[in-house]
This record gives sequence, C-alpha cells and structure tokens, in this order.
Amino acid sequence: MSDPLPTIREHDLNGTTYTIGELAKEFDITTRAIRFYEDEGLISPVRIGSKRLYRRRDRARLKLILRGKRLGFTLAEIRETFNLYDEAHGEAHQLRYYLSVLEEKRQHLIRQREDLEETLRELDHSYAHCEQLLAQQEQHKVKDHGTAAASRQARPSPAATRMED
Amino acid sequence: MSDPLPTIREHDLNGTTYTIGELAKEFDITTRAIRFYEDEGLISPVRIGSKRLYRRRDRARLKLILRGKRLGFTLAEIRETFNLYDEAHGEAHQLRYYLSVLEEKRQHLIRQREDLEETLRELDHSYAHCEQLLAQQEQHKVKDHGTAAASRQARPSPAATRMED
DNA sequence: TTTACCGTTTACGTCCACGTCAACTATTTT
DNA sequence: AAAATAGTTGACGTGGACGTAAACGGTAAA
Repeated sequence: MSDPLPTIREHDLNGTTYTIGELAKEFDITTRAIRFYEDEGLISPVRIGSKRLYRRRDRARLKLILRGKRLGFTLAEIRETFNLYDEAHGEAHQLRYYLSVLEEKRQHLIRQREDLEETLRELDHSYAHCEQLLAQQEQHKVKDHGTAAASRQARPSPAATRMED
Repeated sequence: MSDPLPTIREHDLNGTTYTIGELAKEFDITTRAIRFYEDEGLISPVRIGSKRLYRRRDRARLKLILRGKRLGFTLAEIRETFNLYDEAHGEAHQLRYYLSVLEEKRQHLIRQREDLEETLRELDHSYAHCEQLLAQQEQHKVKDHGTAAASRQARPSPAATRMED
C-alpha cells in the first residue's frame, strides 16, 4: 500500500507557498486570470497532483505582471521581459542586447512619466480653478444673503477656455 | 447662380484649422482612429460639406486623448472626463462633484507614478548589475588573455535571484 | 455519508480599439 | 480628359485579456 497523497498544505518545498485562491484574494484578481497568465507562459507554478502550487518566485512575478499591466504593458511585453531576464545571465552579447532593451524600456517609462506629470499639473490647475469658482459663489451668496438665483447663470470664466490650447 | 462652394482651405473660421489627414500625420495615427474617436463622442469637428474640419479645440482634445491612452485610460474614461469638464461650469454641486472626481483621478495617477518610479528603480538596478557582469567578463578576458572559454559558463551571481522576492 | 468548498479543463462569449476592405465623391495635378 | 490624391460612410474582421458556464474530482466539516 502506498502512502496517502499528502494534501497541498503539507507540502512546503522549503519556502512559503500559496494556493491559487490565496493569490487571487491577495491581489484581488480571479483565479481565471492567474491560470490565463500561466497559459500565456508568464508563470509556472509547481503541480501537486493536479493542483497548482505557487512559490515566492511565482508570487513575485504575479506582482510584476499586475504592475506592468497598470502601466499599460501587454502580457506579451511582460513575458518578453521575463524571458530576457531569464536568459541574460550567460554570454556577453546577450547581456549587451539586454542592456539595449532596458534602455528602450527606460525611454518608454520616462516618456510616460512626463505624460503623468503633465496630467497631474493640469489636474491641479483644474482643481484650483474649480475651488476658486466655488469660493466666488460663496461670496455672492453672502452679498445677496438669500437671493442665490443671481449667480446661477455663471459668466464663463477666463480659465474656462483652457482646454482649447 | 450660387457661388461655388469654398474649398476646405478657404475656410478659416477665425482660427487655425486642420484637415483629418494633417492631424493624422502630425500625431502619427490613422484617419480611421480619428473618425473612431468622433464616433465615440470624443471629438466634434465642424463639417464643410461632407468633410471634417478640425479646430484648435479639437486638436487639443486629440492630444489629450492620446496622452490619456498612453497612461492606460480607456476611451470611455476619457470621454467622461471631457463631459465632466464641459458641464462643470454651472452649479455648485456640480463643481463639488467634479472636485471629487478630480481627487479620485489624482489618487489613480499618484499610484501609477509610484508604480512607475518603482519600475524605473528596478530597471536601474538591473542595468547596473548587467554592466557589472560585463565588466567582470572583461576582467577575465584580460587575465586569461585569449582563453575566453573559461568564463562562458558563468556562475549564478548573487543578484540573479532578485526576481524571486 | 452528504454537503460544501476549493480546484481542474475545455469551450465559447465579450468588450475594446481600432484595421481592413469596398464603393463612392470631390478636388487637384498632369 | 484621365489619373492621382484625399476624403466619405458602412460593414466586417481582429487581437488582447479575460468572463462565464459546464462538467467534473478531491478534501474537510457536519
């Protein structure tokens, strides 16, 4: 008689491990998504019987996948990054190629950062302008103390044309 | 007899104008994309006969659309932003709502900026580590002066496990 | 033992952001 | 007049990233 199959929890594989459900909960994604990433070659969990068991490395990659997605990278791009990383520990010309890819990626990210800063600046302007409008309306309310209808049809403010630049 | 229809270029509408092709070239997108943005309610060019004529405002919006896309926003989100902006110049409660949406957006962008900075940091580390590996290989080449085969099978470097965290 | 949960695979559906014809018109150039 | 160029409206196709449903297996608690 063979030993009974150990449950997934009794496996340790010297290190922390996770079930698919745990990871799904932790990162607030569906198990379907996690399996999909595996189909796309982005993660390779160990199998215990038919079940997937995720190790620290898998969790780290999942994190990178999600961050990459938030930055707008496609799964294919993320996979490429992983593959490159995995293969770049050998020959010099591989390392050089890896360097060039990193440089490209940096350009992309820096462009994106500029877009982001610019958007944040404009957002701040809108925010300030909006608060100013509100403050003016308060002023009028105080002056008119009650006849608020006067300020309903607000004149177009100078800053209202900002989007036309 | 009626005057002949003025050509699209003779129209000025007091201000700079653009044809669809000009904008497509300037922003390096297809005319199909521009028309699609119109179908989705993001731009509203003037019509001269059957042709579209784009004004400064349209061009500005196109710019915003593309920047939004680079930051990963969907067209629906961008449209919402535009609509909100257009309608936020009236009542106080609209202004307040607009403020809350802006605040949300700011949160999103700041989170994204953190992702971005973190990615840039890791990228810099990879870059540095990569250069260091290359430098080591150069060292060996000098020592062995010629018998480069010795360093082909590089031992796994300590930093090679970084992705496992 | 039955019920309740994970977990698995396979297959098809969906939404988004366009690309790709096709068939046509209007203007400009040769 | 003919050809090239730029524009127009449909309609259908596509690739990416999953969602959803079906049908099933294993383990854990009641």
